[in-house]
Amino acid sequence: MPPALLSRQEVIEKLMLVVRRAGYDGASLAELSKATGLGKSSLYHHFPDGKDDMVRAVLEHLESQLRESVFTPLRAPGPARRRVEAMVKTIDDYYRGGREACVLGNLVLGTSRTRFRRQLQSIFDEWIDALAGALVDSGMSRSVARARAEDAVIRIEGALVLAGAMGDVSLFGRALKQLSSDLLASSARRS
Amino acid sequence: MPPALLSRQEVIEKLMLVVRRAGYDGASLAELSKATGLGKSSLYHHFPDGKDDMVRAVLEHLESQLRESVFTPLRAPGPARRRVEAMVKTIDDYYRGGREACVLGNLVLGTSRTRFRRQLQSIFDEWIDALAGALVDSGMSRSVARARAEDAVIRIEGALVLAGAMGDVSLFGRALKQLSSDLLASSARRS
DNA sequence: GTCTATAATAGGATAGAC
DNA sequence: GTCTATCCTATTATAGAC
Repeated sequence: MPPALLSRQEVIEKLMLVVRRAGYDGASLAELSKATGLGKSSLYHHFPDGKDDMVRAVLEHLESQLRESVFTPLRAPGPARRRVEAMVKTIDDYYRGGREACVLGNLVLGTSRTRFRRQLQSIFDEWIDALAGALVDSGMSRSVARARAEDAVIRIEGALVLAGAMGDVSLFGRALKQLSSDLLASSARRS
Repeated sequence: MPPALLSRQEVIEKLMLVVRRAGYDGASLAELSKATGLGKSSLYHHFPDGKDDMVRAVLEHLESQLRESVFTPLRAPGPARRRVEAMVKTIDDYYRGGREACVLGNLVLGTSRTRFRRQLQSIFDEWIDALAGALVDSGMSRSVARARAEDAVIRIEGALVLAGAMGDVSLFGRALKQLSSDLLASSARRS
């Protein structure tokens, strides 16, 4: 889309907005077309396999976005506590305090459950791994860190589901706050 | 569907199986028809508003199922620990150790995000309320109990998303085990 | 209450001009 | 690279016979 229009990245970001709201099954070509400002034929020019290609591109884009804004900062030097808090803040912003649904969650549900598994696995794996690394840096054993990291991602996804179901914004904020404190809690048991 | 066929409840249970696998957007009338053994016209006879009516019925049915197998047992007399453990067991069975998706989660995602909000709210509210009640019985303050109950439901939904994404059955079992122990942990902080 | 048949529409996908 | 036009199939929904 070179002349005077959106760059590929910009197109993919528009596609992502639709996917995160409607999921794979609910995202129609008509809507994807409207969101990007490209005709259906143009979309097929860039994504020959149709919706599947588009969603794959969305996931690739999301992965590099997350790598830049979440995974890499989690692995950077500095106090582990600050890294974890930065992650929570980034997540809160990205999902606008729970008002927006999760691209990943939306692709796990519905008929696309297994269709993008490789990419979904890879993203969740890297997320858990990066977070566990930060927790290890804070002095935790590798196994505790891993369990807590997994639990954290679970709670983020779950909180997005519940916040969406309840239409309750405060719930997401509360869950993230709790998460933040639990993640770095000394060692015994969390409230 | 009286003569020699499925009862209304049985029909609704068949519908629920489709909805829990495909969600609202991914569940076609053709598939719902096949799953119930009823022609499309028959489905419209029983559910004049089409898919919306069917899903509403599914949620009503699920609510009374949950009331019977989860909420009421949570409120029954007896040791709180046993009640909570029974809930976890029931959930584990229902989702076949994380192999099955969640009806509720599936209806929160996709384009049906707000369409069934009242019913979804009501179910989640009652769940959290019943669980918090059991925790209060175990000696917790009302506010701690409420927070833990909310967190528990969040973790169950999140674990179902992650288990689905990863195709990893062990993850769900681990999450439930952790949940079970965290829910009733003394008072300080959880591992 | 169930079926067959059919309508009406939306969805995914392609051809070919520019 | 984009568009208009078109095709085909799936999908929702209804009519009317039994």
